Amino acid sequence: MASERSARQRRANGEESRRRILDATVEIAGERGYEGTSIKLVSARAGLPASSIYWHFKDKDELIAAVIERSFGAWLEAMTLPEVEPAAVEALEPVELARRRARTLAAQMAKALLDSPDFLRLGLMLALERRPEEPSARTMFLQVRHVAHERVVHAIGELAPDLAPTTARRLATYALAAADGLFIAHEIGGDDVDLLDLFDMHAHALSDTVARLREAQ
Amino acid sequence: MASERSARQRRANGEESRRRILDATVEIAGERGYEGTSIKLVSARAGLPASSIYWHFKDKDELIAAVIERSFGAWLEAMTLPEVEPAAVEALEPVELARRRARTLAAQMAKALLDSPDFLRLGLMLALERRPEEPSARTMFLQVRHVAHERVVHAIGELAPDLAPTTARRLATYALAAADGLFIAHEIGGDDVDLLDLFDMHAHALSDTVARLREAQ
DNA sequence: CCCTTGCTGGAGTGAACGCTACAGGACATC
DNA sequence: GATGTCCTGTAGCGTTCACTCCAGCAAGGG
Repeated sequence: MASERSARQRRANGEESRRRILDATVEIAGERGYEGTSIKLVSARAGLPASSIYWHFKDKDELIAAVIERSFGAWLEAMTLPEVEPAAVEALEPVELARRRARTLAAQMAKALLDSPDFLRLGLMLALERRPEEPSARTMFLQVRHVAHERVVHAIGELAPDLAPTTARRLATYALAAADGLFIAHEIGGDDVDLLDLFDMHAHALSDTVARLREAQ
Repeated sequence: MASERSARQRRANGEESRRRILDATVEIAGERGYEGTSIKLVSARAGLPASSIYWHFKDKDELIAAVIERSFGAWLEAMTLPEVEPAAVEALEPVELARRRARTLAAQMAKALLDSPDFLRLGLMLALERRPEEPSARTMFLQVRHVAHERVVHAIGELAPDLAPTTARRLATYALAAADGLFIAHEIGGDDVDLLDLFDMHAHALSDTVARLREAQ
């Protein structure tokens, strides 16, 4: 490129800087975890000095918590059961319709994970850590996860209303946990692991499990 | 306690010290990840000076890799399909027998995880990290995981010999990934999450999936 | 035109980091 | 009891860490 990004920005721009810092942080923290995220690295990738980071955020703890907070909404949105066209409702048996909706939801989640894996990668690293003084980012991620769990419980209640509430909760725990595992498998295996295929298999497995649990009760 | 652990050990004892260092490291690294594991912390928990650590291990990288290496065997052992009493072989249909064996294997894995969670917790943290210079511990864990994956493929081949090889591989990936996820769910949720129950549900889900895949092909 | 506000730039703090150097104690072998 | 090996204990190396201080600059409002 001939035109260097002109000299320096011509006016102080806090909002833009804050965004750049958070972008840099989510990348680095998603690659190296909490301890591995150094202010110097973030500052270098954001193209801003350390003092700017400390102007926007109280300390490292708050910085990483802010990263989780920012992705909160987008992440939960992917966990919402999508509506279905009325034609399908009429054409299919309820059980078959539920399976189809579960598969759609699974595909939606898989795509969200492929799209921005940094958030969950960081979240899971934080969740696995057990240091004496818990980082606020970990607390925050666990809260997000709790809300996600409630959402899955709700989705199961909608797709399989005849399931006992405690059974639905167990199934939701299983569903969410397996999704985490599939994500990790894809992180490890790269493109050798077909995340969409695995999530589809997962949706089927859950539907099969509902059928089995239904018979059992 | 009146009797202080007497003064200091009376003879140099390398093997014992090495074990103490590795014990301390697996605990700390399992709690705080790679970067969070400082030599000073390990030295304090092992009750030995830093120089002893560096006498036994070349550097931090080798130390953490040694932790993974030591747990290698025990971990793979838990992933071995247990034999089954001949009486059961005769009494049950093949499909029902396969389900029972899968449940036994799942219970065995769940118990191994409850028994010593540090290894997998550390391994998963390492696996999620993506720093430019990969720690040898990560490479080593991925190798262990690869062997584990092969074992699951083999177990599926034994329990469901009619499944196409590629299908068996996909299923093995799914099985192992979900197991990781369930472990994490238990790490997060503590005793609110019944790991044995979830693994049993997983064994059923896999058996159901085999049935479905069998029909599909 | 000055003054406040919002943000950047650079220099630097003490503490913690991984790691090393080296003297010396405990034991085995002779 | 001398000698060599194994391991411990102390001190400290250079580097990086999170974080601070403060001068200075571009806008907006008076």
